[in-house]
Amino acid sequence: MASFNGPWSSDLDTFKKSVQSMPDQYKSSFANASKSTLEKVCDPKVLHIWESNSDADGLLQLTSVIAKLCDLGVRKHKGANDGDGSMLIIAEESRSRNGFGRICQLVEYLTGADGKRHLEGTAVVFSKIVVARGWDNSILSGQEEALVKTVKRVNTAVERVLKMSGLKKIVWHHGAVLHFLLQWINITTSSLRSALSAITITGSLNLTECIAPSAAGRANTLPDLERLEQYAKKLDIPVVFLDAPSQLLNFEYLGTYIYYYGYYINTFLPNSLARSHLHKAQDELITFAFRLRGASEGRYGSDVVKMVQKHLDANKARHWAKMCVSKESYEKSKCRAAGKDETIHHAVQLADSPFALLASGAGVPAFARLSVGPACASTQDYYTAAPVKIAFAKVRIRPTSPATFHVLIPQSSQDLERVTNRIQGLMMAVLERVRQEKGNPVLSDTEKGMWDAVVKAYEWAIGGCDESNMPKGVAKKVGFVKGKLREGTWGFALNPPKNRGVAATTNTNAGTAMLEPNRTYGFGQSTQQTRGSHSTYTGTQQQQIPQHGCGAGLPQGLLLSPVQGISYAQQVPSQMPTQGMYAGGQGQARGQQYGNHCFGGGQAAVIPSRHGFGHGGSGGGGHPQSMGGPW
DNA sequence: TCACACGGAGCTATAGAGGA
DNA sequence: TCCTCTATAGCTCCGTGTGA
Repeated sequence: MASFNGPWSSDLDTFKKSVQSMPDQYKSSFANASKSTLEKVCDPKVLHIWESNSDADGLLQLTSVIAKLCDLGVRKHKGANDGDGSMLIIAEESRSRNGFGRICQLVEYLTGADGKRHLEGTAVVFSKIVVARGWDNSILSGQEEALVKTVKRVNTAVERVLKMSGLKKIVWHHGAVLHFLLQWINITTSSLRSALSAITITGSLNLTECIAPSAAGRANTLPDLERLEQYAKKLDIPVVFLDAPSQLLNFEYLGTYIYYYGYYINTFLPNSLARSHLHKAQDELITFAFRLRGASEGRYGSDVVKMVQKHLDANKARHWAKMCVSKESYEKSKCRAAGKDETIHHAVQLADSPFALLASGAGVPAFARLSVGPACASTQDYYTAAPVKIAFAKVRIRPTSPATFHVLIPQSSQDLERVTNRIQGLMMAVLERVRQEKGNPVLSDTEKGMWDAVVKAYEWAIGGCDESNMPKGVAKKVGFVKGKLREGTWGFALNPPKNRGVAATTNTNAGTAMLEPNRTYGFGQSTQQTRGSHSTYTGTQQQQIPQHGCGAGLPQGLLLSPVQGISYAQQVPSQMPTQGMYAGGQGQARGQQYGNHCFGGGQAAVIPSRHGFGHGGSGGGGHPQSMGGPW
């Protein structure tokens, strides 16, 4: 294989251009390096270890892997099956959330297997999927004893899963903070260390505008990165950096990638998990509304808290109202900032689908992992694992071979629209798998009661805002949030108009369907940001929530498996969009190879406009994420 | 023999239900 | 609306069993 060193680049676009203009004699080396690395990080015949922070994007990515490993939707028994694949999930410890418990709940929900506690309760085995307590990535020094204990625990878990599965090699998918991985490589056993065949690092870099760490990756020091390179060189294994913006996964909201996110999140996740995201979103929405009210009246701090306490039903809100009843939330600067476009845009998203990520403003980093792992058979069709040398101190990158580091970038045939469509198609395929076993969401009166309280308090707060005291245009924009509360995905799912549809709350009957909620994502016709498949909601394209998925609108009595459903969609493409489903053969996306079946991925989609949100909504790609400083 | 894993017991915090 | 009670989850401790 010919070795080469390309020119240095200071951003990803320049890097891509230098790759495209690479001399012919080096192209095969470059392609071979990429192919070999992608084969390793997607190898289904090795044990994949996933470090996860248990946020919603991470849980959904894990769901996509579990769906493949356990053949959800088409397996014989809803529970442990002999043919299930193995994997190990290392739950990042955190003071603010019970990540271990959250991941255990997800795996139990999806697999249907009874969890058996081991290692003094720090590891739980669900058939062949094991969840182990990991390390708190906010602790980067000290606590040596606890660190060694965690490494030993992970060693034991890995050894047992390898023994149970008969697998020999490991691919370690790590998060943004390298500390624990480096410690593990350093002090684990030599047999486990030599079992490593590849490493991926997710969300550590943000290469789009300059070669810089992401917000989360700033915890890594230059020596950390150099150590990682040294270790990988010694072990002769590739390290692949995965980050969402580099893969053109630029949108901050899961609603961009998951059709009817506010509805189907309740199928993807058990109620106990979805709740925490719902609570956070409701808390943020109320805070937003009362900040505006406070700014409008020139009242701040505990004055505003009193207003919240008076107008938000305490019985419905006592379990989630935290930020909105804290006087620190209503400092003058914070209240005035509520009128900014990006803040209102965030509120629009929450009002439509009130299931906030636990880490705000970080985008969906875990979705960068959707292109690696055992569920990804077609990664090589869309991505390149570019072999690179990264000069972290000089913030430069260049193509090189042989290389230890790689960055996963879309091939030149891919653009924002195609990538977005493909992820939508993939998530729709995963949803179908889960939905086959779990059915449609069953929403209770508790959710409805909480939402009614949110809507009532919001409407009181906004209704009393004096427009003359607000910046020009803010009142109109805020009106879109109000519209979403009642007519967005969530409001619609809880309270469908009685004369147009059937409530989703209790309905599991496959013979009924709801109409399309208001799906405008912006401030109006000229500034819409769209999500999913529809660029605008004109009121003329009445669509139905795919409450019954592929079966909705199909001949009565015809129950489809996911595969059959997609086949049907491909045969009758003109019908599927009206059912709110993605249609094979339509739109830009090619079928996503998933679970041994080629799903017709992608919708007849108009993707969210990068510039569709005034001077840029944070979720619309118009707000570039902070690039951070150089190392 | 020793280290480690397992499983049960008990404590604490929290959520939810029900009654005053 | 507030208070109390109950159930549950999470966690730690400790006795017992097992394998190197």
